[in-house]
Amino acid sequence: MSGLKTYYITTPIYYVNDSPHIGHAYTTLACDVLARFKRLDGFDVKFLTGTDEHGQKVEKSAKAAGVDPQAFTDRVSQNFRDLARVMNFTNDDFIRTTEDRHMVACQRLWQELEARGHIYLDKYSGWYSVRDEAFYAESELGVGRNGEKLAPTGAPVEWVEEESYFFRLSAWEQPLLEFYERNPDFIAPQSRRNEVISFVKGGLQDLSISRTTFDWGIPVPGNDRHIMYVWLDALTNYITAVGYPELGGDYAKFWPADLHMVGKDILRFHAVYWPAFLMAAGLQPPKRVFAHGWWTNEGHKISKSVGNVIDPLHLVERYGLDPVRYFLLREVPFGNDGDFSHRAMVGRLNGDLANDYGNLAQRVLSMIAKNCGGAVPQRASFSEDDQQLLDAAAALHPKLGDLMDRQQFHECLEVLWQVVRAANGYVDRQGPWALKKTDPARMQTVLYVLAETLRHLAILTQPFMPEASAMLLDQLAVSADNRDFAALTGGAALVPGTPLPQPAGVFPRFVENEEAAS
RNA sequence: CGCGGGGUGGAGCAGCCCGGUAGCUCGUCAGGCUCAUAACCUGAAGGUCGUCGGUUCAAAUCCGGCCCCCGCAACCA
Repeated sequence: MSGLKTYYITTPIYYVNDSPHIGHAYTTLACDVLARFKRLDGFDVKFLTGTDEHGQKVEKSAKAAGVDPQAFTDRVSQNFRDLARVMNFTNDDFIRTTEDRHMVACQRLWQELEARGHIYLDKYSGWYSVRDEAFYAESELGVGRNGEKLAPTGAPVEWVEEESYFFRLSAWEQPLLEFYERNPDFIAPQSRRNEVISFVKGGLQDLSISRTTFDWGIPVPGNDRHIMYVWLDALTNYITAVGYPELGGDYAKFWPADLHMVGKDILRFHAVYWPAFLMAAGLQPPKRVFAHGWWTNEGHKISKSVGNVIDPLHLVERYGLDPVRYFLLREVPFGNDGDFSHRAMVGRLNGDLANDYGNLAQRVLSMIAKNCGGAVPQRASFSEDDQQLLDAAAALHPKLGDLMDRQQFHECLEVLWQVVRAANGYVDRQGPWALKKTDPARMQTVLYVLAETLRHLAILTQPFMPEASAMLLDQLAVSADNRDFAALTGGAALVPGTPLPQPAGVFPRFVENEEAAS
């Protein structure tokens, strides 16, 4: 359908040399929630994730594993697809940088940059760390035990002199600053934006964008002794996936991307290099880049060498998928760093999900099952108290839409829970168990108001907790075509007398002993 | 003096731009309810808002000094 609102959102492509960890799951989860929200809100959504498969480290790992790089990446790329399946991510595409479509896009972008005079050939020399895949300035280096030079990361470095193509990044300092100025929402959160601007103001040097010391990459057009710099290769994935170099079709429909979601560590590539590459090639920069924070594990910095990396698959196994999805986006203001702890996780699961939301559903649905003949209750006219709760539920959608556009997931959940708490308070005030004896018709109306409030909550929690929300909607006998946000305002309210299935708990409490015993 | 963010009841945060009863979630304590997943609801205790000084009738809020924590300074969600 033409004229439909579109929404294009991307995760970074993940470096296949890593195993999926909580950071990957977190980034993609945030995108998944946004993608689901936008779909329910009537947008035509493209949600992209994938894997970054080139580079010297991959080449070395493959060699160590005794397989060729393509076979190696075929294998490890699958880990990220598995993660997406387990986490219930709804990406519409999964791009791999070793695909033909991507090579075509990268080479074409290169040619475009070259034709427009933004690329030149020169020599690069400096201290290079293979492990870090980075050059370091002399001043950055430390000295190791045997007097050898070491990168700030502790990695060994070697003096390298190689022919290299350069991108005239220095020419983009002013255009970038003007771009940031004209698009104040381009980089979020604000503090990150300030960092980027101050970095660019500090001056930009031309960027080495090719390598000759290894082969596992995309050949530079017209000079296949060179392969492209991994970041030029990687960033291009965002336009490959919408069909570049073809400028019609999906490209016309989805580009520029609405949002690149990234970790704070790779903000610079997305907020400086990427828009510079695109502007140089005569293409539009993306609309927004959001840099989220990092997780610690029980208060400690996560690192592979310490061995406290969090495997999202284990979390899901231990706490359940939807509780993990909920926790990651509720516990920490999105953009800030946060801490993952068992205690906090269980607190959210039992407090917010089981006690507040799950128990609200359970008490309402079981009263309906027992006292309303297992059907949606009859409703009479609404009191002021009834109307207030219904109004609060109806006000959620516009509020959430605004918060979602600013990626304020934790606020979204807080706002939803305000209604959950209001509904629990309403139950106590109205006391339907007492009305059962004194005024059964009024009891029905009260339970109807609650069921209708639950319907709103369940529809709106779908992006965050798709499975649990679906269970709730099933229990309210909401049909599949009445679960998008249009059903919140239209004539899709629950119809009294509609038969309901037997209720069942949606969020079981997490019991410590049970786990220890099993 | 490289740039930036922050220090608010036991924990985590909001409020600060646009001075005027210090708010929320968790935890603690007391009460209520008994429909519900030992859940829910109500109330209370607990803070000289990092520190010193200034402006003002009035400062968490504006200004200045100092102390401490964290990010950025071309590797990593």
